[in-house]
Amino acid sequence: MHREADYLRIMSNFATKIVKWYTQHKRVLPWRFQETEGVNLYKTWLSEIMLQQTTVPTVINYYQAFLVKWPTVHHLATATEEEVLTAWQGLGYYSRARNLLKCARMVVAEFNGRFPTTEAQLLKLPGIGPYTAAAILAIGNNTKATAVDGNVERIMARVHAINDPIQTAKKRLKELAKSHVPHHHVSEYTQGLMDLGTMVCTPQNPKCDVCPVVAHCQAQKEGIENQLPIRLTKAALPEKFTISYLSLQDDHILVRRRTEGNLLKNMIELPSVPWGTDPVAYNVSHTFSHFHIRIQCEQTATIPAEAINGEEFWHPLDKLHELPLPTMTKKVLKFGKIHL
DNA sequence: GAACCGTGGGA
DNA sequence: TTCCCAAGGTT
Repeated sequence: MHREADYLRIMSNFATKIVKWYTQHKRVLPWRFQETEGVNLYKTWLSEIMLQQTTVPTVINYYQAFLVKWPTVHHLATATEEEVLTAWQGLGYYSRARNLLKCARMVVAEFNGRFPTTEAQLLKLPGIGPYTAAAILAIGNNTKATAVDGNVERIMARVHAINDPIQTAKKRLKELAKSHVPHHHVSEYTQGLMDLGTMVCTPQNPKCDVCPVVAHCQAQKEGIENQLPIRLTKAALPEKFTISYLSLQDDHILVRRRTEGNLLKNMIELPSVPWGTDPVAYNVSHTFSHFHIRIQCEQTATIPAEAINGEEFWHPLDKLHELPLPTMTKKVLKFGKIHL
């Protein structure tokens, strides 16, 4: 009986096919190093933070702009949160930007500007969780680690025909992912899985006809690849309502910083009444991760007291671009025909 | 463990 | 328009 040996050979084949496919179809991305560049965990870290829940096309411009502005972790550590949030505006999930700065300062203060190279140390840094810690080591340092993101979960669920909802199967999916990680070419393998998930093993209508590991895929064998992974359907997003006031005076605009709570924390908005459930006749609409905000934008010189919270300040109209403006605020400004 | 935390693109 | 979803982490 050679069952164990066969198992190892099959697992090895899987990784070998992923690495081969990756090298043949490798996309040029700004955070993918050339052979001559060497290891730069700052760049790997920056790209991985930006790529959390965010697509490659969206990230590319932000990534390059950040590197121009802050070429090293030492440069970034000297930035202000205001500067980092402004550079991050439009990317979303702004706690990433706030943690990015905290992390840069910790790496400089505690590690002399060199990112640690163990998962345990990386996990202690703000904004770095299980996926990112493993990804930094695997992709950036070619260290054997198991980076499990949505792509990897989907690929494992299909290859092994996991019928349980993805939320309840996470532990099993991570074990399966770990069993496939090769001892060599870990970086290429890890990036290859990401690319496979993005370009071939897509959420809908996976392109099994061009998949390098279709021979390993149990879901494809059973013809259920398009039904996996199982996702629980979520309820429709609730609505919240507010009235925002656009007030101009002497080429200045009245704005305010959001200091309460974590939503758009330390970002800029217009003076507004507290967000509630009473519908308004809205002219601007925006969707956050867990609710819609419907905004009635009014252009006025007199703002009701309930729309003022003490964080307001007048700001020059021609310097709005220096403020960290979330998309919600930009939509309201656009409605008021105020261009940045 | 479940809720919170953005945004833009594609179907 | 609406819904889905993407290289997750924190609380």
